[in-house]
Amino acid sequence: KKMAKEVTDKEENYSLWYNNLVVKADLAENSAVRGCMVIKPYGYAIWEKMQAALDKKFKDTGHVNAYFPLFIPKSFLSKEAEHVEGFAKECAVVTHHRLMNSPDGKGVVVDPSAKLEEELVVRPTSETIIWNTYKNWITSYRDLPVLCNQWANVVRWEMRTRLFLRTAEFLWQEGHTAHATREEAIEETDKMVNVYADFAREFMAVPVIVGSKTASERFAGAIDTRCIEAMMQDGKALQAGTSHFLGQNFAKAFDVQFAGKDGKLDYVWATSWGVSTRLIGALIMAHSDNNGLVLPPKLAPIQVVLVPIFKGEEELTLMREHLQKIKTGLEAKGISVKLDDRDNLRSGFKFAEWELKGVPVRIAVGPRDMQNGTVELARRDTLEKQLLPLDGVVEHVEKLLVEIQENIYKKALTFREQNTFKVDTYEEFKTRIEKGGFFLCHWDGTAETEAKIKEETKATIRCIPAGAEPETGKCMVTGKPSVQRVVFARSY
RNA sequence: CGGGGUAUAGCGCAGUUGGUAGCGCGCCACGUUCGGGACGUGGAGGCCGUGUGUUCGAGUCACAUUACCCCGACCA
Repeated sequence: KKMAKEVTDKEENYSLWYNNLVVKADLAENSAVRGCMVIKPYGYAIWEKMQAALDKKFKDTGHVNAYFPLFIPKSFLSKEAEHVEGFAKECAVVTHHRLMNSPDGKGVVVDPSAKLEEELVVRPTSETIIWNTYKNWITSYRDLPVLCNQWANVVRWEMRTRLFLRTAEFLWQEGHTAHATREEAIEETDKMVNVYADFAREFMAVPVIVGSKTASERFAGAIDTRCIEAMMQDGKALQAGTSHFLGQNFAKAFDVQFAGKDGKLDYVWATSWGVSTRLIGALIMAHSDNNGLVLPPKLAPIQVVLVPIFKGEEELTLMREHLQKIKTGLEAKGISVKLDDRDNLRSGFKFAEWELKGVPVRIAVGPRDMQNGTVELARRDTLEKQLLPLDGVVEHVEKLLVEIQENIYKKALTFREQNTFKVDTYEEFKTRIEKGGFFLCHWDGTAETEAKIKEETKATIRCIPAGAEPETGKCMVTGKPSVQRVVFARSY
């Protein structure tokens, strides 16, 4: 009750959602390590569902999984100039490999004699070590393409961390591919950003805008960065995934050349792409309400919870048997079901608890239902309850899960549409950006104008949308000509 | 890294002019309850973030330090 009240009081404060809802909702808790998080089993189960769905999509598009080392020799990182510049400020570095008893007898200290000859960087991303490896894998056009993905953790020592959105350590997948031609690599970049967009829509029920980053927002070392951008319920944008066309930058830095059919040597063309546990943050911020999480059925660790209403052990025993049958029926359809038969909690408490955890469907059965052959069915997305005959409940739930998945997607899409505006003057932009939302505006294409807007409004160009209709216009700031609208927003 | 705040029981918090710690929730036991977060009685649980000072005496005062939160700066 207290949590719900606080959230209502400060509806737009997502930090509060994290601290008072998410943490309590058993998703994660702060660990002692700076900016890192413990992901509790319930939260990790969501990640596992995401992994399974993404991994299938990667396999379906011809990719394979591999694993590369956590530690990267410092010298590797400096081989690609832009790359090192982008990451240098946020690297954790291993300098020693041994501890010793402290001379003053208090605990242990780093043994100065165990200094590493070359420091090791804890990977902030794996391009360098992977391209150093690919050098030995690729000699001929017959070795191409190389289409690898790895599921891993990375470390970025950000100045400021935020639960799920920017933790010092996070889990992600990173795909790294090598191609014989520029066209093929660009096609791959495009293909994978669309895989992410499909995943967001189909599984997370989050609509996203696909587009390209401007030069100033690009990945360090990339020629082009494709991204998916999602709108959170406070109108802010969240970058949910990226796919980079790396050109021949890394191939040249790590000397990865192959012999073509004509016998001539050429550098390979590269891409990399990734999504992280930030997606869990996106999921929460896109759908949750003041009763807690709202999870899309396709990613919910528990899709249906069964709550008995009973008094006394005898009734509970009867109810258990009864509910177990329903559970078996649902499970036969591949639905994940939790039977909450705890005897020390009242049903009302359980209702609130499972709502907090975002379980899409709840079935409650009491003595009255036993007599009448009914069940009470409640859906998390609308909080509607309905009394149903027991017969056919499995089929009904099956349909309902699909409906909930669609409904929360539509809700998120409608919200985004209602908060997306075409704006043509800078004055109007400056006023309306305060209330959040996506703004489709004309921009003259210069970094100077982009920087000025960021400086004055805190809004950035989230992306230059792909496949948008060309529309000639004038930059809202400088009045210079523009050929299409770009997406401006404040972001996380 | 700059500004502000916090650190006392598993969680949320009190703790007055310095005098060796308390409340609510939760937990354990028993009983009454049970269709939207039940109640009674009893019980367990604390090096007051860490260090150094001041003092007869520090949760309380001073200094330092660490961690976390918020706002910036920074950023896949």
